[in-house]
Amino acid sequence: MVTMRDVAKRAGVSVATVSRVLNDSGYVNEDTRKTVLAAIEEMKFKPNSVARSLFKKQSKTIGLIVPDINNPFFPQLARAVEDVTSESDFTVFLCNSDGKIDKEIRYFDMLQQKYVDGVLVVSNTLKPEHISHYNFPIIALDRPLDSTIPYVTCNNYEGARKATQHLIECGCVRVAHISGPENIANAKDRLKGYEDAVSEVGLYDENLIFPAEYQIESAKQAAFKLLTKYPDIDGVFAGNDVMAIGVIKAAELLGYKVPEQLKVVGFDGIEFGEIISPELTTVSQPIYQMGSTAASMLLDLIEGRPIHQKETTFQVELLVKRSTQT
Amino acid sequence: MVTMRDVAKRAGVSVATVSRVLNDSGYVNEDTRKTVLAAIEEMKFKPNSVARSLFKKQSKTIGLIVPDINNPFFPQLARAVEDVTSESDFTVFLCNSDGKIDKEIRYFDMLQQKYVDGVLVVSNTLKPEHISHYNFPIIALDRPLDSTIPYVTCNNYEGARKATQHLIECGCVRVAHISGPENIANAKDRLKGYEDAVSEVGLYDENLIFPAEYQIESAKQAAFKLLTKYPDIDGVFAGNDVMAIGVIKAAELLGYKVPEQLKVVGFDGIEFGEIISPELTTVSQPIYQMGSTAASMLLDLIEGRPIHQKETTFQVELLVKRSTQT
DNA sequence: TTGTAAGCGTTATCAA
DNA sequence: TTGATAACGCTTACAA
Repeated sequence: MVTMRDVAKRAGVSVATVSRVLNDSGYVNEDTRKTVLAAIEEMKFKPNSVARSLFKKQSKTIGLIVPDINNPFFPQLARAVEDVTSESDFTVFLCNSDGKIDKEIRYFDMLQQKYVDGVLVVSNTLKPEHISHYNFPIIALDRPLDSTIPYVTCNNYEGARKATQHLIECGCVRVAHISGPENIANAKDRLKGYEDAVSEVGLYDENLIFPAEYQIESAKQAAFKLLTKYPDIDGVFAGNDVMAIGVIKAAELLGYKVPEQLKVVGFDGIEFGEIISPELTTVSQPIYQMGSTAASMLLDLIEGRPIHQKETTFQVELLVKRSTQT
Repeated sequence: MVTMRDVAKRAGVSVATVSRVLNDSGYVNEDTRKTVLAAIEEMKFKPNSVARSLFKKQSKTIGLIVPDINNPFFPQLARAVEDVTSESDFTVFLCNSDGKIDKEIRYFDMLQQKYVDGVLVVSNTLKPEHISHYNFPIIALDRPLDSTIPYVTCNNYEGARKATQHLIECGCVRVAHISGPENIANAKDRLKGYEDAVSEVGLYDENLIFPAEYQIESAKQAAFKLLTKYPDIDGVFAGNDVMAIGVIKAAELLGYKVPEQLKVVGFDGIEFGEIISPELTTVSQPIYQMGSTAASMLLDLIEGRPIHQKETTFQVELLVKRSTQT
């Protein structure tokens, strides 16, 4: 590996001078500048970021902790984050926590040891006391952690209301909700939105609420049980798109026609909502934008720029497709 | 930040001793060991990986370069890679190249500067001359780069043959192929597999081959044109699952019933093949296993272990679902 | 069994 | 305008 020392020797100057031309810092004679640049070019010298990090105490690197990159929604987020940060020459460490707090903490520690300049995290479990001692900025994505940690999220409550109201407007009178895991904040907000919407029109029935995981299979089973027990259900608001797919599968299995006999709405607006048949009515979040916004905020924090607002809540949009249209 | 120096002072020893207990290297008296350990614990000392990297010239870090994490298939691969490497305390840099060679090279340079210990890359364009000068092991994933670079892939040719033969066995006599981009090696192999299978039974017709991108929309348009021009097509083998979805959408638009009038087969076995309706018959690759195998090989190479074989080609499996069953 | 000190490849301070 | 040189926090000969 060719180092600054080698370049300096070749150019007949000191390492300090090479460093100066490399960083455009301090005075350097135009001629020697050229000589040095030439040497750098000839030797294909690339400065060693590790050495630089050690000195500067920052690494042009950030961490992105998500529950599972494999879960649709997160790839889009990850892509947005990488797009924005790579623009400023940052690299992204990808970490899958499976939503487990011990893994999250392990990653935080590893990232700190690697001198990351900041971390973006999607977590339900982390509390300020777990992370307040880290000496780099942290932004929560998708799910707020706490009022002290800046976050970017979307209006889950409002989206859930809209989704439920839409079902009601479509004529549904027995509207069920397959809800996401109770310990996930956004699932709670969506549940609340659903509850308020059905209550307002006197359609609330606690039997029609059934919790499941954010996964196809889990939602499918939940929907199967629920539909078997209450065959008069005519609309389902699912905790997210993946769950909505599970609901549709269960409905098919039980011989329901979607949307004729059962209308289904999802949440998230993942790209693959469109590929299922019938296409899924959903509450769409601006996923890419959430990722890019969070990434920009993090860069601002890292580079000491003032940040406009600590909390950003994006509005969601009801996307009506076939799964609710008769 | 607390450093070894601080710990050493607290424990009343030298930094060398602290380093020794930290790395279990060299002799160290049991008592002083305990003292040091206690000090580490009390001060919550975490060694600085950057300093360590600088000295050791390795960083416990690898790079993963994919065209686009957003594209299904890659998240599963990424997850596998992260699972395996994190087991050995490695962290993964995620890089999206969009399949562009200049981005790939930029990432390689950045990764080298960051002292990564190795790189896993999915690329069609990279040639040995682009990467032979990097001083870390490289493994090609999904798409072989060249015989000098170890790779992990699957049997695309055989899979395509099986898929096509399956369509023929289902009674299709006009079997088309919407092929992936010609510059992607696996697309070429799949095309070849298709050609051989149709030729063998005298069903080859070059008009029924239509290239498109590995994307829904592109495949949809291609299929639309092809089906309009040759309405007697009764089977389509698509270049991958995402394309197969596009084909199904085009078919729906044109009023074809799948699978009754038109049978469709995909390739990849992405998780979401199951969510579309009709469920997609596909050639399934062991995606997770390919990722984990490549990651293990890379770790072997990094840690100087002998590697069993430079090339690994996984067998694929035809998964028959609704989209070809009448 | 332990400590001293050189070195990993940079940056930045201070003289020259 | 340039060059020595001391950091950055760690590892590892080598000496003690």
